[in-house]
Amino acid sequence: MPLPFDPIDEARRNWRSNDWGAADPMAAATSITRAHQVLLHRIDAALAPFDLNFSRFEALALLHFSRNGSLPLGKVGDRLQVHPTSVTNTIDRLEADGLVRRTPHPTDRRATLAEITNRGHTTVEQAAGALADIRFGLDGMGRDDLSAVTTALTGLREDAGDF
Amino acid sequence: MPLPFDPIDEARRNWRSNDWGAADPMAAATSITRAHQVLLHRIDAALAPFDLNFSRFEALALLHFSRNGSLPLGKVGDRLQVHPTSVTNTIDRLEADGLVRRTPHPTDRRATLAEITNRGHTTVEQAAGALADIRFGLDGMGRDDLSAVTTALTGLREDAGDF
DNA sequence: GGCAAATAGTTGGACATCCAACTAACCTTC
DNA sequence: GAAGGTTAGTTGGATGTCCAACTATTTGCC
Repeated sequence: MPLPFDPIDEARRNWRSNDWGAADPMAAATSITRAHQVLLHRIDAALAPFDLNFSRFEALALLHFSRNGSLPLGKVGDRLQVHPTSVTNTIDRLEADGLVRRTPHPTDRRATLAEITNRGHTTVEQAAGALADIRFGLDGMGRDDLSAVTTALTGLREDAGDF
Repeated sequence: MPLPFDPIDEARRNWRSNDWGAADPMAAATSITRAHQVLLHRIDAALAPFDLNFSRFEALALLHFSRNGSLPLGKVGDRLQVHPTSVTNTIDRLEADGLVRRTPHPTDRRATLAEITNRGHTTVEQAAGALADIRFGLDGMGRDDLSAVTTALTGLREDAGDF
């Protein structure tokens, strides 16, 4: 099943020999894409028993750590960097499962708060344990690799305007 | 618009102070997820003028570099690590745009070859140039960051059984 | 030779994401 | 205090991915 060669190395050789340019960026971008694919698959599998996916887990963890256990939907989108429509969808699912509750904003009647329920708190704790158990799907990488990746990607996130 | 702090650093602090465990893997996985999101957006934007997305570009490049300019659909899926149904969809779009042509496999009547057309060759060359122009969306990362990421992620890809 | 098991590809359905457009509420300005 | 612009959230439509099930062919085995 595994290929007898590293497909990204092979692609880089092809780009170089055809003078397509940016062979190293191509290799890095492709590596990130593939890594994301692997991680998402492993993480979603670990979260499936809780009826969560990574997006819903992230939203739930954000509310869990928030001061009042609630945030306006817009703030959730800002922090998770997802589209307002995705927030609606995510909170819909969490609410249907009883992990979150929609509440009117006390002063701004346009806004809606997502408030984590008791079941939400216990579920997110268990789910976090499941993710810790699989090291967030990062098997195959050592401690030094982890920090190298996180550090090297910080510039990209900053360039994208995250913070 | 940008947050006044690094959201991933913040999340790591929360994980640590709540003893959730695996805070560093969490930070790495979240960084990869966010980086992928940024890259995909930038790359797709650069490819939009050619009516390509990253998946279709990858498939086209694979055929471009292949020995005969054609491969069975299954091989395409193996190399790009995508589901057979996604291959069908991807080749459908490429074929509709005249960049690829379906051809019967010469010896195995179950199989179908995807064969790149002349227009496919010229389009993929132009698209590759557009991606090189934006350094595959990796602005914000230096040369050393690129190689650090690619190297650090190799173990993960190997662990996932890629090669 | 012939039948079971494996393989190649497609279809239909579920799900997640984004965009455009919309409603409702707020805020600014005169 | 009313008009115009902005902001919060939802809906409907398009896209892309995966899974389950299906057809057609090939391969393995007796």
